[in-house]
Amino acid sequence: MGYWLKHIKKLHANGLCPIDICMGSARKQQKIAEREEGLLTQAHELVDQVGFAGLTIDKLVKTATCSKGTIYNHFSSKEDLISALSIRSLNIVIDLFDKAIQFPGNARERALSVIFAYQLYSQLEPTLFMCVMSAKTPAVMEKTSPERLSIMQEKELQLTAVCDQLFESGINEGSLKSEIRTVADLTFAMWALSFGSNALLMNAKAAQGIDRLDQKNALLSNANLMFDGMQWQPLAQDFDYQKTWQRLEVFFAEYIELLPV
Amino acid sequence: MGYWLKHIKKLHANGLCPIDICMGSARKQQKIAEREEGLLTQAHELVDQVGFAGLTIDKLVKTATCSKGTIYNHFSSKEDLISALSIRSLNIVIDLFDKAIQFPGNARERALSVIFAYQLYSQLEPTLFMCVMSAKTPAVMEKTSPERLSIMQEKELQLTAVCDQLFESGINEGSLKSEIRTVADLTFAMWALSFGSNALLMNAKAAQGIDRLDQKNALLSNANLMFDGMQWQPLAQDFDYQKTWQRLEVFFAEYIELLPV
DNA sequence: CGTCAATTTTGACTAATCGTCATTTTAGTA
DNA sequence: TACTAAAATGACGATTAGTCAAAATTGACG
Repeated sequence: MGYWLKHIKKLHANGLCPIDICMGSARKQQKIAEREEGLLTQAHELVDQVGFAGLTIDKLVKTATCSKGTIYNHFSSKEDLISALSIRSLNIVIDLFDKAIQFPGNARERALSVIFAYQLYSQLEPTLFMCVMSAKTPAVMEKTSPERLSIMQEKELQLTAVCDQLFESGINEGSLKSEIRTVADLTFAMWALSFGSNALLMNAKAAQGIDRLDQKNALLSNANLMFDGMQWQPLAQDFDYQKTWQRLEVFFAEYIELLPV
Repeated sequence: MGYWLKHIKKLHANGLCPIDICMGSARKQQKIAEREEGLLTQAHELVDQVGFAGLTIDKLVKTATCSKGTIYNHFSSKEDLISALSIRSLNIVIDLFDKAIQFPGNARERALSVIFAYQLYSQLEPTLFMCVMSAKTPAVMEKTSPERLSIMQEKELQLTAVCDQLFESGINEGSLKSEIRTVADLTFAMWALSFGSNALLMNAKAAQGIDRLDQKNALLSNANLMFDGMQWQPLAQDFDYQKTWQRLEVFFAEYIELLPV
């Protein structure tokens, strides 16, 4: 692999602008970074067209303006490409979370906002959501480059940090007791519930097995169960979180408009 | 594909004995069914040896006593084989759940028993657990035969039925109110939490990212949060579920012995 | 501006793997 | 034993992943 690519691709996946690092070949690096973005976009479109099973590097080469060898300069394998898409996916979630925590309301409402954002993302970008599911699969992980694996881990840390922050603000606010469980435990619970709910919903949608569920409110319902279990004030019986959920639809209106009908 | 195989493999995957259906070629069918079991076992071992990414049909042929064509009579693709392993996996879970609901205790304790069993299984059979994760992945689903897909769906229904039953017995027992949420909603919440927790734990173990968590008690902790949120009596503050968790280790002792140290 | 070394791109090539199917073998039946 | 339906075989064609020697590009420097 080329000298610069080794560095650039990691920098870029992190969202850094390589120009800052070395002025010498700034333009070249920029071009390379842009190409990687383009390749990822094309790969995304390709998956939408032919499915994950139908994704091949040769097909990607056909749509791309560069050659196969160059693609392999960016991604060490097909699975590495999936992981790169997963990282792009995580970046989107991070952006959404950044917006979510700015929702005006008490700490528990802001936590709900994050859960709302996560569901929103899973519906806005089903393919990318599937990418992060796939990237958690051993067959993909085993063939993902170590650099990308560690980037993914770092991104996930960023996401859990947001949750940590929420619970801490709940504790500071006085609405949440910190005696029984650590913040890390609470974050794990919230994360597991969100991930599990969205994964199952996504899958159930494909299998037509969720007639028994009110999908739109499943996440709100689950979140209320969990936060009530944490004794996070105000409890669902004392507060209209349904209304919060509706306010969230307004708060995220610009994204909701993009949802497929 | 051979005439009988078409029927047999579905019957067998369902756990039915083909002998019941037609006496004519009973022995032949039995042999075919046994071979499928053998192939699955060998595939499982192969994955343990070379990883999911290294699993190939050719390697399976080498360890098997039959030819490639015969393997393709059983499994329409490599992905179909993964799904077949996933079904085997689900059968194990079903057996464990059958035992779990016999745990002596109140309804909430029995629900805890099911969650315990699920975690036990994810630790006892990490490879098979990964199979069901992989089988939920689009790349695998897209290449799985429709017959097997519907079997998987059916198996999952069986599992949710166990949860439904638990919540209903809680309602009958009087420890759980049924006004706010349907049993289906509660089952979904419990299922999402269990699946999400185990999936994340499994992944985190690989990524060494759970130093911040007491892994052994994470599931108990999460379950308590959720069941408390359901107002399922007795609440965690009024009952020593830690003790129940320990009793469960005794109840499942024969399986726990098998856990890797 | 031309030269040169360092870097990147290219796509033909190899190796590996999937999945098929014409042929052979087996099992059951009369 | 002869006959037939079903199943097993493995050589084969097709597809795909991933490589690498050679060509092209870049940018630095005299």
